[in-house]
Amino acid sequence: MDESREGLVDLVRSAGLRVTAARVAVLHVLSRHPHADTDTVIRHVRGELGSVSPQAVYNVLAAFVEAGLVRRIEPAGSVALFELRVADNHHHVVCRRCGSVQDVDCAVGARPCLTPSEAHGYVLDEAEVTYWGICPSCQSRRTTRPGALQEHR
Amino acid sequence: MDESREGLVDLVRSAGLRVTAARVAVLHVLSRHPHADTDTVIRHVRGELGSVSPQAVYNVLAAFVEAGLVRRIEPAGSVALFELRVADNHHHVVCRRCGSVQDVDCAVGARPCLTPSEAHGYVLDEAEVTYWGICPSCQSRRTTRPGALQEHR
DNA sequence: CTTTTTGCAAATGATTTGCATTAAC
DNA sequence: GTTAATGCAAATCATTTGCAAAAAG
Repeated sequence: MDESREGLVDLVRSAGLRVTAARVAVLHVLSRHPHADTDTVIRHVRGELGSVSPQAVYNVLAAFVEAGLVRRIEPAGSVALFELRVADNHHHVVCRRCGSVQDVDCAVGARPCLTPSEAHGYVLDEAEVTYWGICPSCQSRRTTRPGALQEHR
Repeated sequence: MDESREGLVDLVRSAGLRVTAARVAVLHVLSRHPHADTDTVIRHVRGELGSVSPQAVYNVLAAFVEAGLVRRIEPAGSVALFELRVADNHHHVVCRRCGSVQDVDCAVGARPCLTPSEAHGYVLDEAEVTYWGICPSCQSRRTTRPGALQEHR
């Protein structure tokens, strides 16, 4: 998962985007943090580059999403999470308590992998599946832990 | 779908909640607007009651969601949509352009209706499926219509 | 009467917008 | 040199919070 710098640079370039330090750093962060929210990305990019404005990160993420390099999901309500879009369309398991997210491979290869009984005339291109439940840590903990989101900061 | 006032009153009471004009009105609105966002609910409740504070509606919706009377979904990103929770676990088709939402019956009766190949130790209780595509209206329209959300206001 | 809801106002927090400066190509 | 990206500040927008007044049981 931890791609080389060069690979990341090529990835940016191949998307038709200019190569900037911020963009490479964001990709690098995402390659190591599967489901990072914006704040996580900002903090880690700062760790790599010294400083970045939140807006730069928002711009970068928006550009990546538009370019199809990154996928934006928001299972746990308010916060948006970002993941490097791998070709396979995988799904997610989300914890109702702490909001942690894990990938789940999709058994079906096709895209969309499921088709509804009645599509109401919509032309579909994707079936997004979110499995809701309680993660192992929260099972052993009885109370809700208020501010515990994402991949174990 | 358009339930009687009495039925709505009973519904509120059966959830162990006090019966207030705002609550009945919200249920009434939801029974006629399958996937209303908060703003839509507020506007329609105002139409019925003359005036309501946004906070009252937020309170009512939160109470209903907690009581299991109403389900909150947020497929199109930022705005939360509310629907009367029918016992069946149905899914949704969402338009990428205008954000319109339609219900899709779930073929499988069980809940969760799908099980992932690998649950990572999570104890699952629900599989939420969102089908993404382009709705009939947006198919015939070529450009994106910027502020056109939900059920055709 | 006691407890829950409402209403009003202010606060929060993620995300967006505008614009001058700087870096890519 | 052009064009696109960054940084900084201010703006937006849905939602939350706090607290007094009003309503439900």
